[in-house]
Amino acid sequence: MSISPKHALLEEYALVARALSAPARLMLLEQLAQRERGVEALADKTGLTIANCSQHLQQLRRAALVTSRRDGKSVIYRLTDAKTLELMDLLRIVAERNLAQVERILQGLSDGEDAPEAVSRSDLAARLAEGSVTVLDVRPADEFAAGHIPGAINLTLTEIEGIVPTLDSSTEIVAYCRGPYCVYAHQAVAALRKLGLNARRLEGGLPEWREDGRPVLS
Amino acid sequence: MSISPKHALLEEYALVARALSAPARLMLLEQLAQRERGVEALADKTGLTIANCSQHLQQLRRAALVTSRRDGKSVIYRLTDAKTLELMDLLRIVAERNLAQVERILQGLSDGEDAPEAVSRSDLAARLAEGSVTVLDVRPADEFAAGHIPGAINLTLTEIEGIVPTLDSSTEIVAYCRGPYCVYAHQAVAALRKLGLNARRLEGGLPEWREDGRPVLS
DNA sequence: ACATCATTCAAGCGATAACTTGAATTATAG
DNA sequence: CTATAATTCAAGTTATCGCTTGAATGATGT
Repeated sequence: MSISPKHALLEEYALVARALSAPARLMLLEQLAQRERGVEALADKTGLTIANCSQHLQQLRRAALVTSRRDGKSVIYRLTDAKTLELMDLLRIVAERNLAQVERILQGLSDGEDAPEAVSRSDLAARLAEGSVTVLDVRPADEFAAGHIPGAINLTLTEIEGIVPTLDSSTEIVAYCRGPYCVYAHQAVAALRKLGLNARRLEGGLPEWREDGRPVLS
Repeated sequence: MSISPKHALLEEYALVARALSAPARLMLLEQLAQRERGVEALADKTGLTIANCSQHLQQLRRAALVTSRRDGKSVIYRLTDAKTLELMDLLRIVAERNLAQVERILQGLSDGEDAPEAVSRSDLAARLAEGSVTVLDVRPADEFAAGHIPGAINLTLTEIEGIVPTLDSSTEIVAYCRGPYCVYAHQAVAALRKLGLNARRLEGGLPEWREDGRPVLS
């Protein structure tokens, strides 16, 4: 028996929490929730230097939140399993349930106007089946190409204004992005509503949609 | 709109994770999962100095994992809601699913022998109803007095050997303690099995039992 | 076997966190 | 209103974390 088993156990639990306690690592996990990637691609996407990115990834691996394998010259990282995603989600839920600060930040995105309720994934699936909705994918083109909700239109935030006149203003728009950590969809909905369109946000993002076992086109 | 809403949001999520990233604060949360308490009682139970304890509690409050109220001269802290408990549980599940380290620590407790599966709460409830089980509460007497599973016997680890001869060796023993962070039940089961008794551990602890809406006697 | 290139290691710096000690608050109780 | 007692704040020390820079590793593929 070790000197203090109780303390050693707590230390292990704390290690997992500490791995989630840096914004840079949450960004990396958000990227990895989209799809597995190599170190350089992750560094690119997050704006971290390669060495720094590698160190963060090793901390995530030490906490067993991600795993790695070699593919040719690159080391590919990915989330260990769905539990990692669950943990990220619960972290977000607790933060949003509890912190007035978070609400103020999200409020700021929509310029003080209250954001409407998010659309649930089952609702969106039903309305997709009857064709009564336009789906907007507000992610970079490469992530869209790697997989998206069938029928979705891929637009960056800056392209939105240009496309608005071509949209049927009576059909509701549902926007989604990378997931709950991502603010693109929030911003898109705010922009569309300011232009007088009926827009709402999908609950979660593509990783959650995929995790539900719903169809993904690539 | 703030300078970088995305980064600000991630910072908030990271704050919650950081609050869970120190063993001392996990100890405090484990105590608070038992029942609400004042600063001095918590400092006593965890072995922290009062000032240090107060500072940790304020970090937990900043992350909105706990709330406080004044009662007479004392400030009483308690978990904000069940989500806090859920988050602690998921943290533990991920750590135990993933970290070989954790298994080795728990293995060490039972001196290399594989620990048997934990008993689920619904199983224990059913077997309590038919009286085919002895329930052991391995927590300090004051926590036992504040609430326990009906019919449970309260014993400290050191008292276990003395009581063994009085037990019916054909009836299975189920031991529980504060919860998944707590190793008392693990140690009790290991000790009992070494003495040749048929003992297993309850899944989770009293907080989880109570959260299930099952009867608690005090 | 060797050259290549992505990744990882190592050292250094500035910033932040944990813990201790001692003083300042703050709400109650007399 | 003042005294009291619990809690919180503040300052100082040590340790750890995040990031940068530059060198080392190690598997691949020629």
